[in-house]
Amino acid sequence: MVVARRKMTGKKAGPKPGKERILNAAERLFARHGFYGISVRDITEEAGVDVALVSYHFGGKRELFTAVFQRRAELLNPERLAMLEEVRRAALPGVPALEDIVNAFTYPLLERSARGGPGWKSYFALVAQVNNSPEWAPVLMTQHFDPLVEKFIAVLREALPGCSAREVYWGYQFLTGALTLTFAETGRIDTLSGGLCRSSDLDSVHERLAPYVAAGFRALCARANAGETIRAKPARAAAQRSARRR
Amino acid sequence: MVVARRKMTGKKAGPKPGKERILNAAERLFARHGFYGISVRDITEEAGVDVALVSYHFGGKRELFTAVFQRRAELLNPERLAMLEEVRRAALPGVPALEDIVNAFTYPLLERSARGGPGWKSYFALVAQVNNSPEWAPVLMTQHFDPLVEKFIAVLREALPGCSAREVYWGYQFLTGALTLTFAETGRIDTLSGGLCRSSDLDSVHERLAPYVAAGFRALCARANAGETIRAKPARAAAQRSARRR
DNA sequence: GGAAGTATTCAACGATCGTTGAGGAATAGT
DNA sequence: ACTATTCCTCAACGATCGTTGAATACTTCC
Repeated sequence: MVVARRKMTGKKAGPKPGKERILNAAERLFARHGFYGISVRDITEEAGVDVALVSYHFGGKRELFTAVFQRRAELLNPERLAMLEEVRRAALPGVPALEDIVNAFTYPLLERSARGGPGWKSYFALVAQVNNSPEWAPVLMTQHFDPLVEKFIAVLREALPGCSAREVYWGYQFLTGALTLTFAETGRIDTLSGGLCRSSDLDSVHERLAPYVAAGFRALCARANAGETIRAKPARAAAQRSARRR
Repeated sequence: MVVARRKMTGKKAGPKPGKERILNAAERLFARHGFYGISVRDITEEAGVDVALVSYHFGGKRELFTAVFQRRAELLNPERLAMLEEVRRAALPGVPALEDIVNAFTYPLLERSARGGPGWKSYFALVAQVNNSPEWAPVLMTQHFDPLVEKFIAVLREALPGCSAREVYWGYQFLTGALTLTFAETGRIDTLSGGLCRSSDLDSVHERLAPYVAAGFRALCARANAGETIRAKPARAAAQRSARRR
């Protein structure tokens, strides 16, 4: 009997080795229900392998989770870095436009989530949940994405001369928030807009996110610089009135 | 012996009735570790009450979760709606500024998260996780916040005459993403900025979010209207340049 | 002060959790 | 052909999960 390398156990089987099948199943299920919302049996059943294989291949459930998270991060970050460098080089001897920097940050992600297959889509939904989790973000996001983010922020600062670092960091935080909610694809904007917008329409997001964020950055810098020259309003006033024209 | 209304069982006890103690404990723990990451025993131990009280008061763990979610939503939304109406009325016979609309949307939330006590802080961290969860957002967010959001979007459309509804919806999505990531307070911007910015500094967010988002809205409308009159390539150029790589 | 109703305790249920160890099957090296 | 190694199956462990029913304590009402 040389007919099949893998023994058929009645469950759905595939050509890939068990380790990768587990990673794919875990990716899909963790993205939907989170780390604690999925059992290792859920994963191994979907993957069509035995329960014990999770401990064998990864050491445990927690290690599987981090393996899922870093698998595609390692593929992603070199490309994003290369795109940043290219944008930077193309603008020499000047500095790149804000839109192009933001685009280099978001495009490799949006493109893969849109057309990279269901695995990539699940992955970014997982990143969205991790990024908004006080439990996981400080470990996973910081570890796998912060080195890259620092490089992007450095270039953003070049493109925003005379703008304080604080404004750039806050502007980046707003960018990440908008981006990760997009990745979550909860379908909320679909019902809200009555079908006019679709969460899965990442091309629409790609067209709009860069101009939106770039304009936001410029507004932050303008506000900060204006408040620096004329120290009229202590910025507390805006909270209290909150009404009336600008 | 009339010394104490509540029988002391050795655990930490408080003056409040058990139902509210459970809600507060659940709020804090769910916000940190999510629905599945916390057991009812974790909650009742922190609350200092018996395990069975969760089923008795709420019917089950799931119902407790939704009760936690909607408790403060009911307090929040009337105030936000009132603030929206006030902004609208103060601008008559014109339309309110974008900054003021965004402020009415975010201020009641940011203010309570900053100075409303630890309960409110936990609550918004919970909302942040729910909003980015494909499992929970379609049920909880839609149910408790969408009626209010529709009213805000209607006013936003008034303040953006000549802007298509699609642009307003996408702009709102980016706003919500930035806002919810702020509520998560994962501390990521703290380490990223080397302590220059702090996740817990919601006053800084409050100063910056409205100008950022308002500028983003205007950029979206300008882009859409420009693309309508001259069907040129400006938004495509960035994507095309990106596609050349790989 | 007794009855009614609400709030809480206690012990325990079956189900599911993540992990483990012993062993079988396929593969590669020599 | 024998051995070593890798990959996987099977059965089972103790722990923890959410929930429940019966019994107890407290409050309220008459």
